[in-house]
Amino acid sequence: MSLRHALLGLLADRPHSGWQLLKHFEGSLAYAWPALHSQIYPELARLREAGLIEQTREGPRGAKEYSLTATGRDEVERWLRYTTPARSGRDEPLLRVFFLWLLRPDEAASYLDREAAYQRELLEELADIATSSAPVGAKEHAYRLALDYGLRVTRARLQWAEEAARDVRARSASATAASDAPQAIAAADQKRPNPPAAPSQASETSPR
Amino acid sequence: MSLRHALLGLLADRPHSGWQLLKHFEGSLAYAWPALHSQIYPELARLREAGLIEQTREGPRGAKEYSLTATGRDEVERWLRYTTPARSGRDEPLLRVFFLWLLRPDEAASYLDREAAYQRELLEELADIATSSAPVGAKEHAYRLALDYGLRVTRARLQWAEEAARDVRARSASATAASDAPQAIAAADQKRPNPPAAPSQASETSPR
DNA sequence: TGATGACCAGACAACAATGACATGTCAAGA
DNA sequence: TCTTGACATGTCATTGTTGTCTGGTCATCA
Repeated sequence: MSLRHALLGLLADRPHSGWQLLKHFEGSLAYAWPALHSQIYPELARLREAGLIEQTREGPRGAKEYSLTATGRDEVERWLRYTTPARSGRDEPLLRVFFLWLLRPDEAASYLDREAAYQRELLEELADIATSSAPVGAKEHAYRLALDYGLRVTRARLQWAEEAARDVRARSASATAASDAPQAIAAADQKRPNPPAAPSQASETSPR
Repeated sequence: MSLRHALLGLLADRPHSGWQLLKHFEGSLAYAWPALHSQIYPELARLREAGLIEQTREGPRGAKEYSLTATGRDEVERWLRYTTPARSGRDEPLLRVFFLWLLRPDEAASYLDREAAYQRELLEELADIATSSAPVGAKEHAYRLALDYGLRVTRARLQWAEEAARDVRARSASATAASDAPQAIAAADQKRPNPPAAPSQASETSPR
């Protein structure tokens, strides 16, 4: 469970209230491990019961300030030193690529365009952050490393999407030139060429 | 729910038994959306009840062959055309980077070395797949795009990890040169410099 | 004074994912 | 004949995650 250790890691820096911790998860940590308050509060309670953290103060609005205990500190370090990170490899945009052949080439290309647009926006967002912060201590340096990671991976994804869109369009064009049929490379059975009506701006899954 | 649509997407190609579908999730799809049989079988039952798929044949060992219905086909296409992919952004290796400052620089650098080693291995694995397959139809082309994505992103991660490790070591060296203290850039409080004993080869989270 | 909005903490229902348990078929080779 | 291993399908308990609902505090501003 990574949320547990993320919480401990944040508390290793300095004491935080649940709400302050939440803000971290809405900020920079959202890129690495998003979490809602409905997950954070119960987890803090469990952490407390396990003796890894303790409530050190009571703030203004019933805010509870938690600090790391010695056991908690040991646990974060143990986590970082001796355990291997899990790689879920769960990537919905990539999953869709496997099924892009179900669409007409122009539709597939436009999916890739949208993907490129998203990565472009994200890249700008990260670049903005990069210009506004300067590393001084070890903590800031770690944040900078994380940011660099985001920058590099996002650039890679963007370049891929742009190239993939070009590629799909090129294939489509050459196939059209080679045969009579207008869209011969799409799905094997072309019995249902007209798409069903688009539902009113469905997103179904969180956009962003 | 992406598993649902991944299943429909696979069945859009040709009929499959639950077992055959499982094999896809253990193969190429594992990079994009891993799933266990304990998730797949119940989902197939739900899909069937919803009329998106139907059982078309009974195979040798009680194997059930499912095919996509017209409704199911509409649903995959709707998914691909009109919905936006979710970006969970859940990345444990990255999460750890945020807390690397809790370790001594040499420990942090060795974490990054391990990360680089992993990406290097993955890169080789993907490169192997790339040499052994050749795109012909639209489906193979889509697979090739997915592979390209993996190649690019993995290379980006590898380069990042290598550079980050160098960076951490460089910082550590320059800091040591500038001051008397041997490891001055590590955690703010150096009260507990000796790490707790390593538990017997703990992995805690799935390695690989 | 009253309303708004940010701050703060929690409960709860619904669903997704994991890992273990359980059961059985069939082919190949010892 | 027996054993092994791949094929094949399911259930179940537990845990993780999401989204929603509830309830309260405190400062600011109209």
